[in-house]
Amino acid sequence: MSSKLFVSAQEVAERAGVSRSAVSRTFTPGASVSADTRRRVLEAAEALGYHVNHLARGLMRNESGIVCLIVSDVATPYRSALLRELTLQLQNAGKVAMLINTDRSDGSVDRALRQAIRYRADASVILSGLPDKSITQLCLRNGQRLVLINRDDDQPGPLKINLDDYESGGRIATAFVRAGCRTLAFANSEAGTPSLMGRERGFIAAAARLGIEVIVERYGWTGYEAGKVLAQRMLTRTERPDAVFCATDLLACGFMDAARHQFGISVPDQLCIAGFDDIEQASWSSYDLTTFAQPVSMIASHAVEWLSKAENADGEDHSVRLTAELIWRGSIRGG
Amino acid sequence: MSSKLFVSAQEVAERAGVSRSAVSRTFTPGASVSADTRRRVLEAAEALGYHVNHLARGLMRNESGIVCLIVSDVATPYRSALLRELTLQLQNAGKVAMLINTDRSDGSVDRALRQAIRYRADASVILSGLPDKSITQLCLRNGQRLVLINRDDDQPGPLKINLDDYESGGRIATAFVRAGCRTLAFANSEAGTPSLMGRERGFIAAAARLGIEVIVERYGWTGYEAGKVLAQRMLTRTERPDAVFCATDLLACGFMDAARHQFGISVPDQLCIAGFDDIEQASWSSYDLTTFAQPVSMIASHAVEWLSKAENADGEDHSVRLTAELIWRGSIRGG
DNA sequence: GCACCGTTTGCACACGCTTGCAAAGCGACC
DNA sequence: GGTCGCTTTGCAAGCGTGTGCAAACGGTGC
Repeated sequence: MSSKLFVSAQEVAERAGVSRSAVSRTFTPGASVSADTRRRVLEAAEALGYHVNHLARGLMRNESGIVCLIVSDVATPYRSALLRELTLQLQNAGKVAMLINTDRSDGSVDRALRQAIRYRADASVILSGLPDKSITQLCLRNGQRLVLINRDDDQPGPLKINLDDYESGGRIATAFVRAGCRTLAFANSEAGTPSLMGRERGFIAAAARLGIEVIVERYGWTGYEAGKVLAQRMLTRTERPDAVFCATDLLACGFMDAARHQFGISVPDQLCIAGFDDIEQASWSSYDLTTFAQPVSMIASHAVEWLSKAENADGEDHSVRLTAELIWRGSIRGG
Repeated sequence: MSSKLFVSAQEVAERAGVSRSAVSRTFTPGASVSADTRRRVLEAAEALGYHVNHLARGLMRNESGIVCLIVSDVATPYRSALLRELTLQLQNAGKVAMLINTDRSDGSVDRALRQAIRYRADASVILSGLPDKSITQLCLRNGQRLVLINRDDDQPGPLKINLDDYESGGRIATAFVRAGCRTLAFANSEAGTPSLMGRERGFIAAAARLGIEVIVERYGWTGYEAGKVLAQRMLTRTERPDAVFCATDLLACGFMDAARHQFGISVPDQLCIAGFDDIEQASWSSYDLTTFAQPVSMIASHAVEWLSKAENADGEDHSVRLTAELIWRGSIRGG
């Protein structure tokens, strides 16, 4: 639609007095070009403002350099931190990120993957939601790499990166008991994600081993407001908990704010709180929240390394388990 | 490199017993295909798992459907909120977002724009940094649309979306004075962005009209930690301010935390605080921060509308000024 | 001069798609 | 039946690039 079109390799070739192939080879690392023609081509390209057309290149090479990031709740602290790390490391690996937001409308992960196929993305990274088996099969059949982060799926083919949610739940339970807490609670959302449920189950199991039954509540979406509601529900019980593990830092922040400002409860003296994710706000002095840090950078590097690998070792089951690091702060007594 | 290639329109055509053009037309809205062939093509496509190759389509149409979002500090609350809105609205407009992260290494905005050109992006939206004039000219010459958000540049050609930073600064100054404050301060970062400086100048000017000289400090990058440092600097002065306007909510949160937890100052009784952006944390009850809401959704819709417009009215100067809405909360006395 | 070898270069085809153009099909009307 | 008009269809020419292949080149060693 533009009056002036982009400048093509042909024009550069004419100006440099060489063939079009020479231009192409100049911009293809490892191709055979003499130093002299290379220089002349580069000069002409610079003068004309030439840039290789990656659409055409991708068409030829059958490799676009595009990696699709499929994600909902982009504006959430944890998600955006992961997004940051992924884009950065992808760029370092010479790839470029295509961002597909799957907020609103369910089943849109499938739609997103279709979009990834249309743009012939070399790979897709799924940070949220779970795709239908048929569509992932379609992706894999077309040679598209797939990475599932914290999705805990059992489909063979994609790389699956997960955390030790269950064990983390256990660790925090013993930490609570060691801090002298006796009435343990778990605050969860209704999302029912495998990672969230893993934390819950691990926490309950470890408490059971210590002879403690855990109060569990689930409400709403995994955000600040839900944390407040959960606090209202749990702190008005006759047997009020003196320690609560929130499935997420956002929940924990909401819970803590409600406990302090609506119930006048002091943290950690009367109530110990722990969260998960280690979002930036967890370190803010208003919260000073003990939590588990997701190894965001390591997650990203595993993902990027896998999807840049030339060899597609089909058939094997690729799955990575990383451990979340317990960040000890002031929301639990006796650090 | 994959053993099996993607399925092409040719294969669909053969299976459906029609020509390749028929397949192409079936997937081109508004093209002339009979209902019968259309049905047969769709059936064959579904069976084979065919998806139009947007790289090839973009090559032909000279219109990729890709929009580049160039942004640093992706994990920041305000930026990620804007990102969320942009991706969502772009998708609704039938575009797809390519995310380029310009953290680390300066001048990378230019590199990002080059990347946008390589992928023949229809447009680029710049959320941070400022590109060199030569490179924006190159983009415009190639028919690539450009949107600058809060960059306050004077280059003709791109759409420039800005806020009434200066006026907002003025409004908050009078609000402080009306609340009985007498010693006004402005906490800024050293970034020196036009929007940040606009708020500062507007605040100072309005205070001057009321006969008040403003204490100004600038430090570091526009984040929580910088806010803490600024508090340390300002609250140890002999003439301690009783109202501070922070250029950003993140600064304000840090400032408030330091004021309360390190200096034992009560907000808003002894110190009124205001911020800018209305990030989610501003509404959290630990902060309850009076601030200006950026009209994120409107910013995004202006950007998307402009870059989907068919007509490229060259020569005209396109610039939009939006007003930030004052969100009145508890960090200023007497709301 | 000639055979040999390694490097550089150009030709031409392929990638998967869109689209102008003309031919074909189909009714309807005189 | 012939003419006109409209819709549908296939052909083929591109879009900008990568790359195999063979020819051209340039330098050795005899």
